[in-house]
Amino acid sequence: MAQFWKPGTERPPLLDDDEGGILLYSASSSSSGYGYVSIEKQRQRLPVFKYRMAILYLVETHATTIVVGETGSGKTTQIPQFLKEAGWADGGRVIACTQPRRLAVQAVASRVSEEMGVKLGEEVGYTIRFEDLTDRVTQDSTRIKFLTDGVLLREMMEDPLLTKYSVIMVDEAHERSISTDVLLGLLKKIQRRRPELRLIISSATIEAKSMAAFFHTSKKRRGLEGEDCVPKTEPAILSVEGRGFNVQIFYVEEPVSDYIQAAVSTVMSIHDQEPMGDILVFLTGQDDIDAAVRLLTEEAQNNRKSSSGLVVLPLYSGLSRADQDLVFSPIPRGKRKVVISTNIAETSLTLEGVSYVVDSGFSKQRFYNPISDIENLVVAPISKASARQRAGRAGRVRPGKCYRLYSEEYFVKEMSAEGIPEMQRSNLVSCVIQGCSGALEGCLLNMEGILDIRVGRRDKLKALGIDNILGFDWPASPSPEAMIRALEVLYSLGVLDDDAKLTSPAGFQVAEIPLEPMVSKMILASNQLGCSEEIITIAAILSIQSIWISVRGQQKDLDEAKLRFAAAEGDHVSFLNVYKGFLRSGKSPKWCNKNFVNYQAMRKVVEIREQLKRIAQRIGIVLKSCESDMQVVRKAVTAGFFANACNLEAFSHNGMYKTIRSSQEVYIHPSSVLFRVNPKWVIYNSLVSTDRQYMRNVISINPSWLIEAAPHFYQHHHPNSIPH
DNA sequence: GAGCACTGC
Repeated sequence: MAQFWKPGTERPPLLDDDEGGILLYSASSSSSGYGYVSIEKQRQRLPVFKYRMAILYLVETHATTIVVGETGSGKTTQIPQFLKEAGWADGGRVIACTQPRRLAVQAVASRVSEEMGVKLGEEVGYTIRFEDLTDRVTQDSTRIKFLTDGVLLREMMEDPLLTKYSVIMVDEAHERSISTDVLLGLLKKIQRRRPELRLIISSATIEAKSMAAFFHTSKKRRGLEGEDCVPKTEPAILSVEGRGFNVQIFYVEEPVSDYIQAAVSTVMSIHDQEPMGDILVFLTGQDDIDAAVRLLTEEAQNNRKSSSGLVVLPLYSGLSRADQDLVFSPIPRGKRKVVISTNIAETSLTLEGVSYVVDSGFSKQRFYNPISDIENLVVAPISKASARQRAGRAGRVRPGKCYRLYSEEYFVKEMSAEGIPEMQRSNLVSCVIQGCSGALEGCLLNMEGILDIRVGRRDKLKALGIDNILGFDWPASPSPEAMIRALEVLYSLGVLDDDAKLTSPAGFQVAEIPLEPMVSKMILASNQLGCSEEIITIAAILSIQSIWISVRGQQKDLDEAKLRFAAAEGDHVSFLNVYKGFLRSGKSPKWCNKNFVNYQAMRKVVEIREQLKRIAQRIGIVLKSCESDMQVVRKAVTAGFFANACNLEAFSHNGMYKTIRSSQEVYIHPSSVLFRVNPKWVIYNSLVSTDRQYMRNVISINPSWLIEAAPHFYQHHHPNSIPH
């Protein structure tokens, strides 16, 4: 066997582009693609293949192995197969491999089943939310299972030690999504109880050392370590080269003041001076992208000679499926494709054939302020890791070039190495209910104390033992304020008790429903109020992006169509009207088009609704319709979303509201049916932050319902804000 | 009368 690395011997080198601007370069890898070679030959050509023995050795002897591998190394598809071939799935055990995204789970599972020559859903299977393609009923024959990290977290509710798995591989750990981080924190705990469990953490170049430090438990089992069956606690690190090509990096000499304009001129000069090859431009959002597309199209018209060969395409998640697919479709010979994209092209979508990348150095990022309890989306500088990932997009099929619209000095001296993990930028309500409640078990916690902390008595914090909870060992610790906020909301929802344990039955029921806790609580309340049919429809609609078709230039028509469904009570009730209309039409695509309703979205709503119905029935919710009594529907919404209650300012001429809990200034979004109606008391589903805070999906309520729904929450903090 | 990076259970 070729290369073989043991701890203590010289380590294979990690590649880095900090100095030379060389990325992912692998001289030995063949560039001819797969061609007509047999599957076995293809497998052997992957860079990871020559590390087969090394990987198996490390997994055998170490509790945790960290595999640092670039795109195209083959680690995701091959390592689970190596493990299976080496016997890790014998005796009914299962090898798990997690991914952050659903699409990746499906794609990888299908590839691996093909390579192994087995039917997907039997020996090789996958699970994503609402979709389980594993064999657990007839034969329990699934040996390799791909799943999203969120699904694995959910499995821990049933089986906290994940006993059926012999090896768990956490892929793309460098992305540091909330669920990956929660999973890593909990897996570390599981390891203590299950020394036979093996973890493989797979990551791009960054952070291998800090990840290793995280998994290096200080408790050493002296005398046992290194003996049969007991693995070393110190994680092994193995590096596998990728299959990418050399990407040459260029920087601007002086900082640019307008990155949109700079991106446009860079595209033009690439087009003038460089050989054929597609261009991928990274900007921040829809506004930027539409502006850049417009500018480039104008250039193409004014300056025929140099830019006539450009096909300019926008790419962001808000585009319809058909518009997104355009970027994958072939273009006429002799033309050059320019894709102007958000971060969606950084990880979620891969465009083959890109030779040039233009990187603005910015992206939109979410930040959470636990004091105001508001999440903001702001344009912020990207990290070095992100910049590298973007550059790598130019070297997938041949050597490429990356033009960074910032200076080399800025990259070297000022750009942070990694982004802030999502866990430190988010509202933690969902996260706490999913993973943390298990981890928090056994910690003493007095919620009254927590509420006092908000009012300013921080000295109580230590005495109450909250340190235990806040000090839980995450790969990235969230701020105490954010954690307290989340616990406070869950306590008010009646989901956690004074000891931060799930309440019975409400807490367990809420945890069982795979939706945000506030939505789940709304569903529970609908059971008592006799409107579960309606509320489940609302929950399904709220869980997809939008039910409307948005076509640029037809905004007015859409607004008019919306009016046909508008209900005085608010958006939630209007959604019910759309759903009823859709059913009455016989789920007709034609009806949808006529009414500016997105047919695909409505089919998804129907599907999710069916799944939610099944889950609801399983946890004892009786399906019942309230017919036309919308008051109970509004009460159920209040029971889940009381924390988002707002009051219209008494003398406001411009529709200014203030949130009850933190007196934040907020406005009804113009897309809401209650825009300009301005009822005195409303509850919103979410906030959008731009120059103002806009409430999206708003429903009017009676303030007395708030105290009814959440006596602790409102009587404790705001005794005077609500008329009795 | 205005505008939503990207995921996930």
